[in-house]
Amino acid sequence: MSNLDIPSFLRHQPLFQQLSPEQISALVPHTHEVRGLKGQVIFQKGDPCDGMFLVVFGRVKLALSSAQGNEKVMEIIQPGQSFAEAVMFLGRPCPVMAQFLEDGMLLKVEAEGILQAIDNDAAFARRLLAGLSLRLHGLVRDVERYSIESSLQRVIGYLLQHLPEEGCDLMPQVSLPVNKNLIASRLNLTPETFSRMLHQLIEADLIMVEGRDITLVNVDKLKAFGNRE
Amino acid sequence: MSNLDIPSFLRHQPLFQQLSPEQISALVPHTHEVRGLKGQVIFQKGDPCDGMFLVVFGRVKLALSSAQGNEKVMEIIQPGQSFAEAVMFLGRPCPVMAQFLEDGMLLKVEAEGILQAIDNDAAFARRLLAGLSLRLHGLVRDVERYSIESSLQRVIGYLLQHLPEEGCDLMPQVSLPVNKNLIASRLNLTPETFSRMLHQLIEADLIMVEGRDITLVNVDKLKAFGNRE
DNA sequence: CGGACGGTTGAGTCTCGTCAATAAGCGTGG
DNA sequence: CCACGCTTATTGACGAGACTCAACCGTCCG
Repeated sequence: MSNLDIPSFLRHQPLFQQLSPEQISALVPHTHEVRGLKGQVIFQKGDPCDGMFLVVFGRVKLALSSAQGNEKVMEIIQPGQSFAEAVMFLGRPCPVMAQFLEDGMLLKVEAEGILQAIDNDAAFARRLLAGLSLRLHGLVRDVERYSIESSLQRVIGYLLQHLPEEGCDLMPQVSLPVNKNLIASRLNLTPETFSRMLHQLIEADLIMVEGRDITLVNVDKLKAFGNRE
Repeated sequence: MSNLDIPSFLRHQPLFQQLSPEQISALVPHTHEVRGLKGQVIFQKGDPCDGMFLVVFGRVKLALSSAQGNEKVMEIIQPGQSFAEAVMFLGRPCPVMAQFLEDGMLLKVEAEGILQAIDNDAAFARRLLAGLSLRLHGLVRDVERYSIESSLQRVIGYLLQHLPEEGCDLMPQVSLPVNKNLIASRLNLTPETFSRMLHQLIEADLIMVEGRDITLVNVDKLKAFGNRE
């Protein structure tokens, strides 16, 4: 199990990459590795949380769970992304739980280090603000989805949002990053409904599905399909 | 129509109150009044937006609208609160629309002024970050409500969240800040469903309703009611 | 008075979740 | 190699929760 070069990892994060070497060094004492196995819980809903996390490798899910025990995935965090910044600033209990989806490793940067970096570098503060703003927009989008879109529209929306870069590709393909149960939960659907919606799109000749690979046969028709069906 | 003393208003906002007089003065040239009548739209979903807004008086709603034309209230902004900070940092189109609920007045602070204040005062940046974090938590809470709570639970949750300060009051009263249609939309319910849920709580002797004033007869039972019914 | 608005109530409908059965994929171990 | 258990995915039958549509009522206001 190799040790990570923390300064060089931090330097390559979008959030930190414009900090001076001294500022990075100042961050290091507030940073430590967190390793975990698949399924391991990083923090529970309600836990206090005094730092933010950067994913080095492995994926992490953020989820809510209801009193009835069922669970809803809020976000799937990929390597290179971060989470829990907002909790850190408030010193409040976490509103969600975080769990490793596979064996992985995180860096935890304690609030003190971040606050210090804010004081030393206004540009850092701006990036942090931009990052939070982006997350906020994502949540607004989620609220929009859950409140005014049908399940079919949510599935279509997901597919369109996860198109590969070159938008003008003729028959673009989307690969689900995790299993369908998780995607369904992320879209606030049961696995059954998700399966049925995909099937509906298949029957309309709009997509083709092979395991986790979904080919969009006709992007324009797909965009239009949700609106009147 | 009296003119507002902008510096003194800014100084009394939580966000700005710890800025020095010089910093406040620096903000003033980037600030201007926005007055509007009831129903007037401040910005539409999709509009560019290069500043944040402070509500001086009058209330404002933030809402989404679907392709089918129906509209969903995301937030009701009271005097003293602010909105659109997050859009400002991203320079993206607004994800929601904003509209006066009654005749009112806002202050718009342009992005440039805010960015400048961030550069001059790290504590300001921190407050801004805390403000955004708070909003983020609110949205997480909303997602939770919309995705795993039933309509009855959402109504109960709303009532409990809007209790007056003294928590130990025997029969606390909640006054709806706006009409029931808007509250229903905020809770992602139709007015009909909202009415029915209230009625259900009345029949269970948990609340009493008189117009917009709702008396919580038994807070503890109310908390428990959503879970098994 | 007439109309607009806000709110309530009833009847019918539909979307989506629940429950159950089945199948396919996969690693393990005999 | 196959049997097995486990997870993942699909499909069908059914039911419940919430929306839609419509009628109705009270109040406010011109």
